Amino acid sequence: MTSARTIIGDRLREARTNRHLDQISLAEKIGVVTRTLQRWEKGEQVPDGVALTKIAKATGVQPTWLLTGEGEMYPALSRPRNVFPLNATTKRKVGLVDLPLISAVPAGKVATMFHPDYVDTYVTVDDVKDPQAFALKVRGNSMSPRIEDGDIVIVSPNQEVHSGDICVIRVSGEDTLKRVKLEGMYMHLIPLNPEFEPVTVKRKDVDFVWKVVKLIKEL
Amino acid sequence: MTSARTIIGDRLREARTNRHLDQISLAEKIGVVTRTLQRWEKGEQVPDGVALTKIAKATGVQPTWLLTGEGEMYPALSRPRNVFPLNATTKRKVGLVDLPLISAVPAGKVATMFHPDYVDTYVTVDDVKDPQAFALKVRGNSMSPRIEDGDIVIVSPNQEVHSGDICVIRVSGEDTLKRVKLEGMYMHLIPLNPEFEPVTVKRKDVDFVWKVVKLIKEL
DNA sequence: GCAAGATACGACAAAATTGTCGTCCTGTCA
DNA sequence: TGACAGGACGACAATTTTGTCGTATCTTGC
Repeated sequence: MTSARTIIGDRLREARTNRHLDQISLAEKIGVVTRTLQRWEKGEQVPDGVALTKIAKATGVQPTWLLTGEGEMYPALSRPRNVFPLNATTKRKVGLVDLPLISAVPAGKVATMFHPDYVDTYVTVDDVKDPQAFALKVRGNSMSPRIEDGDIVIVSPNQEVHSGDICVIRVSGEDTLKRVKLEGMYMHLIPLNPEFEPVTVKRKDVDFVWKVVKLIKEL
Repeated sequence: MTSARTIIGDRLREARTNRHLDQISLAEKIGVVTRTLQRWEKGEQVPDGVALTKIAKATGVQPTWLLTGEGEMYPALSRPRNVFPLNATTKRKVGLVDLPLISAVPAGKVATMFHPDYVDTYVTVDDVKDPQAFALKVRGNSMSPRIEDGDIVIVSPNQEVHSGDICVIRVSGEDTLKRVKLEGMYMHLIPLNPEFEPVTVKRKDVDFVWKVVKLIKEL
């Protein structure tokens, strides 16, 4: 457009920070450089329709909200209200972050994970540094008794994985939660539950291995 | 954006034609030239966020739908389905058009009239040539018995007004439906209902005079 | 047929956006 | 204290979008 400064930028920033994405990650998802994202957030320049669509997809917000500020920020599902709400600065001091709780690791690309279809709600935790971290609800009993169906694990996909770590693994289309043991070109997936047998897979067949850094049990 | 051709253009065109706007009118509302609008509709180029917001406002569609094709095209209120739906070409041949039914002439600028807030539904009529035409539900009884409360009039704002025409008139903030009689710098507003008195106003005090070309009574 | 209205589109210049590169600043953490 | 991540921003070139102008096509009404 010729001129007309808007506040789309403020909402864009809000959408990004809500997803715990830094400028680099979001810019990559959208396919622009960070400098461009900065100019959008500052309101110096205006993204076009294609970029806006990608922003909405990557952050999970509604295009209508992004453009106009009207309507729901997120479709259908809404963020739970904190009983004692803390502002962002306070949380930073205390070390708290809100992580999206994914109901299931989606079958498709990892990039689609934060699509609101998969986001149930948010979990507030402390001491998680990875900006890509998220929460996941556990299904199945292969890790009981320590980790049981319905528990919530915090996944930190940017952490390096070592033998002995408990991880979320996707191998040949299946997602599982196991203790991993690395051995050359093989990876052993070891359930904690003795009723289940360990499995050995080739490392090259593994789509991803994400380290679990925290476990939350609702009692 | 760098590339990525989209089909935003198709939806843009649909949004425009649904409102019976030609490229010139919509381009003016948005503040661009028609050539630009053509390139958007063709998908040759992509409007930016500011333009998209204006498009959504001018056509009354939801930005989310415009950008992604998902969600409702129009908020809340939806178009009634034809029992025997006709496609656009067929309607053209038969001379039918769908006109937005405005529940009330809004207080503000005329440009805001097709905002979905004011659009109840659509009325299919024949033989209306004015692309700016729309339908209006009548309030009040000053024109009874011929035109009564609840009737629908088809307004053709681009038609020239002559003495004796029945028109929708806005004068000093009030909208009325009357037979007009032009006399020099004055305009007489004559109710059909003899219980009401004619009013005379100065033509320069009149905000608009729109000719009523059709009357629909629901029985 | 002819004129008018609406749409379509090529070509070129003007304007806006984006990429690239470099620098700077501010917290955090070891 | 130094190193580093994340963010901010200026400058200039590359790219994309927009405005402007001219022309062409198609339909409709007279």
